[in-house]
Amino acid sequence: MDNAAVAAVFAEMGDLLAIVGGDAHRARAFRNTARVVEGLRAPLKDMALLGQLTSVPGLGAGSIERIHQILQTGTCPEHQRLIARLPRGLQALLQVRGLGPRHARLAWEHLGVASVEQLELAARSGLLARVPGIGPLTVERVLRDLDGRREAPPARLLLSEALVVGDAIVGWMLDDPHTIKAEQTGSARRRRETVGDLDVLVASTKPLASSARFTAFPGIREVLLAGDGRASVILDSGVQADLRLVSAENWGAGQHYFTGSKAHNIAMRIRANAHKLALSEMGIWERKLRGRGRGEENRKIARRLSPCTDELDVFATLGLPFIPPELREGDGEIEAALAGRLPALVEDHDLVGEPHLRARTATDALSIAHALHRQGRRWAIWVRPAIDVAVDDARRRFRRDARRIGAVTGVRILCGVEVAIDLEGALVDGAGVTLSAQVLAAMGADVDVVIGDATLPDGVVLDRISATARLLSAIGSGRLHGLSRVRGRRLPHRPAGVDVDLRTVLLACARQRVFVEVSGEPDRLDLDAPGCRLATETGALLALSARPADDGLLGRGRFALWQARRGWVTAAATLNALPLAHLLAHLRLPPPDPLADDDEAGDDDDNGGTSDDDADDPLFLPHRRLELMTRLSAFLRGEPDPELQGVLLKRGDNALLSAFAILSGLGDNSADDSADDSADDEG
DNA sequence: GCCGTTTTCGGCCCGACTGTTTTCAGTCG
Repeated sequence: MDNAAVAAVFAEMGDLLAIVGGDAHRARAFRNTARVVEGLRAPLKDMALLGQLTSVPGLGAGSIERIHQILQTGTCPEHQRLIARLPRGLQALLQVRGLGPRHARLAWEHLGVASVEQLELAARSGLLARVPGIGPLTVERVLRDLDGRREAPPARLLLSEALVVGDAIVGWMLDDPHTIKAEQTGSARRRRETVGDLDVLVASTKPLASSARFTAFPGIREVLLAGDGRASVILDSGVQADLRLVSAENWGAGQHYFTGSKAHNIAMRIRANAHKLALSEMGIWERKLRGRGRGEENRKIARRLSPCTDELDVFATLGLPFIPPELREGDGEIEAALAGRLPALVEDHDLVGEPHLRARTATDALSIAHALHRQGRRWAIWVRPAIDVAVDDARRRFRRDARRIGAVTGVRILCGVEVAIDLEGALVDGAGVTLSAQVLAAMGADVDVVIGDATLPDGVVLDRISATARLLSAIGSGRLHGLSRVRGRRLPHRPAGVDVDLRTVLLACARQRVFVEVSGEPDRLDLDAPGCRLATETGALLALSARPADDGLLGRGRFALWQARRGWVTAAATLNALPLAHLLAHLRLPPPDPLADDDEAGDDDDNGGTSDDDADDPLFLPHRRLELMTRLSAFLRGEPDPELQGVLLKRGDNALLSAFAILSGLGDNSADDSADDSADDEG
């Protein structure tokens, strides 16, 4: 049994106990245990064997004993007792919105309802509404939820999608005169890779009017509730959106509360509690009364320590440093903050390189390199498929283009080649042909970086051991510098991806100095955040990759960055943060040599990119060649040069393209490396 | 069942909204 299966047993015990009406605290403790077990980063059976479970916060003697029983038999006596008392299908009723454990028990006791199908039957027949304690409005709500599921099953949005919709709602609220501030919070602010609900926080001068404004957002299927403190709606897409209203004075408290996660909030409130304080979205108050729903009463007699206008106030009042939203998962971040062990998370300004620039043509690579330069990147690995650079000539052109783009943009371009990995772990080209040692050696001599793409062919399933052995074999070949798409995940439907022994794979990567890519593609984000955290523990370097490509989505870099931050990654664990000299050393390449580019240029047997037509313009006279190169470079970097621009426009309608064509010596009409290869190649 | 700035007992996060049990409990985030 794996961790998830053990967690499921505890979750079921918690649900069934709640339905039975047992001790609510005990039920919550079981659910909490399920959450703790699910969040463990090592296999439970290993930890049990090594006696490591006693040191896990949240696991007591009772849970540990049950874990041993469940690992051996798949169940435990308490679990057996509960499923003997209640039909197991009852647990599924809790998934119905508006139906909690109490109503589930009533439906079962009075009508024998034990499944969602039976619940629907009871609701439609009118029987459910006659159960004491269940009214017609509850029945209506249950039916609405069931109908809604049929129309559009509950969807999880990709983070990229959630940010777009969230921005639209925030914009809609900011257009309202009563809005002082508005921001998307919740799991989108924590940069979770997928988002279930959209959460928007608004500071308002007139809460009820703001609530009405929110429920008038275009594209709402259903309004669940609308008060002066909050409102909830279901969008046409089936996604729920929640509005939370606070005063401007309580902005920071509201921001902290509504960013979550739930587990983090509970841990923070328990900490407040220990200091005789009550933390909520109303700020931090002295705690005078105990019991459920006493907050308002409490606030009448208690003293407010801080309204928490800024989120920092929340942490400071509880004696904590600021905890970045990406870390707020209730996964040890508060303990780490208290111990001063909070990691200095990698930031955008730490990143000086882009490890995976994808472009088929030099023109595309050039424009991407410019954009990277504007983002502060000083090196990039231009990665091309093995099949594109299979022949020697192609690799020479590749290298030459890379050097020229580097000279023009100020971004050092390393030549990378991407190879696939077959089922046995051998390196193959895109067509599945094994790359012989000879070919790999020739390739290795010509390109700087070889990256193995771990993606499995569609439909192929490997067991954990085979999948791990496959990657270890590829890493052990000594030919790889990097490994990408380790898990082959696809979001939102296959978040787990291939089952591999990630710790072993990452340890091998650390030993062989193979960096591991974190892809910024919003539907991959491979490695996942726990994988990133494991990488920092094993010492494997992570390459945060925007994979800027023909579709030009440089912004994807932030997705990789966020993912790494969620994995507690520091700049020290990041390949992108290495200055060029350190990167070259890491890759065992010679140090940067500024003269190398000139030598290379001299080898070219062309005329410096000028054509016969150029003789018409004095700029193209041989003695002005250096000046021309300098001005072209500056122009390509974005500096205005009207005279040069006029000359360039005489050669074609795209001045930038012409400038690059001259600089790279590719001729008049095209910088596309496929068009002019024969004419241009090495004279 | 877990835990300790309340430490081997006694408490367990907080507040809003809603529905139905006319004073509070259930559900949710």
